[in-house]
Amino acid sequence: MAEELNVGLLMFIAHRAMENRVFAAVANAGYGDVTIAQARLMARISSTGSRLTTLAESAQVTKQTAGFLVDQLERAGYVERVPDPADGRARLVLLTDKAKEVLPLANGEAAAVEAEWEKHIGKRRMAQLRETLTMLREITDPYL
Amino acid sequence: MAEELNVGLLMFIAHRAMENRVFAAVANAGYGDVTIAQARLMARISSTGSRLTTLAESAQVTKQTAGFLVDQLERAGYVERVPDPADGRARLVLLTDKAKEVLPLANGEAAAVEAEWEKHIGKRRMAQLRETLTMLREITDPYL
DNA sequence: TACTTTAATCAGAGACTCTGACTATCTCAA
DNA sequence: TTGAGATAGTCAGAGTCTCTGATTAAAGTA
Repeated sequence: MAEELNVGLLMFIAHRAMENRVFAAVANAGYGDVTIAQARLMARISSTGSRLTTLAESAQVTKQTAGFLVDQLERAGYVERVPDPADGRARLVLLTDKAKEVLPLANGEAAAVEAEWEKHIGKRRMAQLRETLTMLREITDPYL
Repeated sequence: MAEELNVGLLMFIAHRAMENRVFAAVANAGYGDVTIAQARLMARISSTGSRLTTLAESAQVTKQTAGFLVDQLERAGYVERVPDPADGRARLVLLTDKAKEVLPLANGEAAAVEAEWEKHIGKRRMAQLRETLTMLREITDPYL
């Protein structure tokens, strides 16, 4: 069944496999209360704290959605909100120690998956893939 | 901000951009009643008809979810269900003429996006990208 | 100071997905 | 041929994610 899927779809397949693996590893390590949507947002929180609006923009969701997800992350102990000293309207979302345990774990699994991929396609192709995807990001990432 | 995102995340960014473009083109052409989830499923329906279970498996959702989406596609006139002559339990989901108008349109926009990408990264990199992603599919697509 | 913009929240609704339970039909082995 | 188990699909209920619209509070600006 060697159909000619478009490149976007092929990316979807690989990305989903990666996400499932990382999600499973995180859940398996005892952090089973984080959902994929929450994790996607959490991954974008800066180590020095992020505003909700920034988070929403970079994750490409509305600020209401971002607020909803941060509420849950806060309740689960992964983030906390503090007043933004630079702006009385804003609050900074900060990662807690608990989050700082999970994130390396998730990154580690992602690296492991990448290593498996590299084993399958070879070092050269993997390097080209990363280079090409980074170039594509320049024209496909509305945030950066 | 040249962070080192993992390859899975980079794919997510590009894929989402592609999906948004295709979705917008379809909506713009007057087919604004199809959602992304419905479209993802519809794209997997074989021209000779597909069973719900097959569809669910290939889209990686439960058969209940697939059934829910097919219900909506049926109500909107994009698919119809007929008895499967080969199995009394099963029904075949068939694309209607309306669906056969939309799908080329969606594929056309996807091709247009790919052409833009190729213009940005070059013909050689585009060919390599497709080749590499196809190889990755071998180990990341649980369906095929 | 008055007007406009921005950050965040509240309220309500719709869409997507899942688990569990069930019926009808098919397959296969005794 | 018949009975047990597997498979295709549906119904019911719940949780999660996402959106639009309206509101409040604080900044920025003329």
